[in-house]
Amino acid sequence: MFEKFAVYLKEKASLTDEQIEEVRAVTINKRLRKRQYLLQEGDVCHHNCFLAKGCLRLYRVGEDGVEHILRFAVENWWISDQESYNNGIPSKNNIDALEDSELLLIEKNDFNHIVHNFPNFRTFKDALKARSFDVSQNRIMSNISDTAEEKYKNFIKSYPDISNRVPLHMIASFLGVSRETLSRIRNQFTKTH
Amino acid sequence: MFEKFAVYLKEKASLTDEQIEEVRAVTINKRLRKRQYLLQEGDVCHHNCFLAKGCLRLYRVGEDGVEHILRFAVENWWISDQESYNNGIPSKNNIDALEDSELLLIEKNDFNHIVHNFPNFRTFKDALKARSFDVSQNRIMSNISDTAEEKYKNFIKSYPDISNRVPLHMIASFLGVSRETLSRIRNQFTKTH
DNA sequence: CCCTTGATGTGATAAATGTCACGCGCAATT
DNA sequence: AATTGCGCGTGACATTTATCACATCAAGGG
Repeated sequence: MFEKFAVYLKEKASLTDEQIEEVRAVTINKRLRKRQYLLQEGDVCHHNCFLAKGCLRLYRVGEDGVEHILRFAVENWWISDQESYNNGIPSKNNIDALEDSELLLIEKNDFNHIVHNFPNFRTFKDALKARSFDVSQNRIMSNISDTAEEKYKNFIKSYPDISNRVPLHMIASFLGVSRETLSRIRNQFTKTH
Repeated sequence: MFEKFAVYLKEKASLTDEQIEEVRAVTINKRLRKRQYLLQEGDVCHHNCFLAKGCLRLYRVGEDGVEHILRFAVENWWISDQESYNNGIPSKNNIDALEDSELLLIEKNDFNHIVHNFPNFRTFKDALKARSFDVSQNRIMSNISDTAEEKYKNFIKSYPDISNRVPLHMIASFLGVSRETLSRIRNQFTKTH
């Protein structure tokens, strides 16, 4: 289970074999079954989580009880609740598994230690964060300027792997439109194209 | 003009007087008149810009010619086009002044130099980035889950300083609703409260 | 001091989207 | 084999929001 992570660290973050062994020493293996929580609202997020296999979602439950999905995660993605993790405060969000999943967790102190000691990992991590910020900005732009159809097209173009893996109503939740509307959009869309 | 920046660096980023002098040596003063561009679509963003005075907006022009405001900036905020800056690619966005403004620019190489040599500044910068990421995430959540009225209330609560400083139609653009709708929402809102 | 420009408000109407209700089909469970 | 839950589609209708058109008002430039 650690193997996938090792490959990732070597190829993406350019870690040496020795560094990878150090990472291994502080890595926690975790399996999640479908529907199982990784993090629940109110918990403090203490780990950086690397997803070796499976699919997760991070979502918030509104006051009306409706779930709003902030993001998905699939193989080779990291996931955590940044706001909770960084500030040590209770999370407003939930993370749970959409499929049986395999994760590798690194506790905050251990993670800081790695970042501090491995400049190459730090550089990699910073680049990742920067990219994920860019993604956020582009998503906001899409949110405020695109029609529902454009948002959907955008999504399946950007995340083809995710879009045929998670149920449509969750994509609707992610995009901020009702499942009915998205269903209609998609059908009209496939009819005419 | 540099003085405000010096105070900021001392108080917020805990820089020493010597460090501040080093920053001063690489800082470029820039004044913008209302409506003047700091960055234009297609340009590459080469600077980190600290806003000592005034108000700016970062926006993108859609294919239909409509302007969509991604963010505002006021005193003591940083602004740049991250995606362009980090990747050295032409910007998709424009930045211009909503008021006569005073800026302090630091060129990318100089900025990296500072980050590299001043660990306290690096820590500060990382914390800033982390917070701005959190803000983005919360904004996305608002985008996909709030009604237009909630978005507006949210905005004036989060940015009271901005909301009585920029024209309403720009707030509408920022929120992703038409100016007419926002005008109506605000009037109903003030009537009943 | 006039004239333009920009910002806002508002009515009328169209378009988009949400909500509610229901049915169908599939897959997992028992 | 029957049952249950889930995902999806779809019709009918309500609500929200956008669009278009026009009026008003204030600020600023010539």
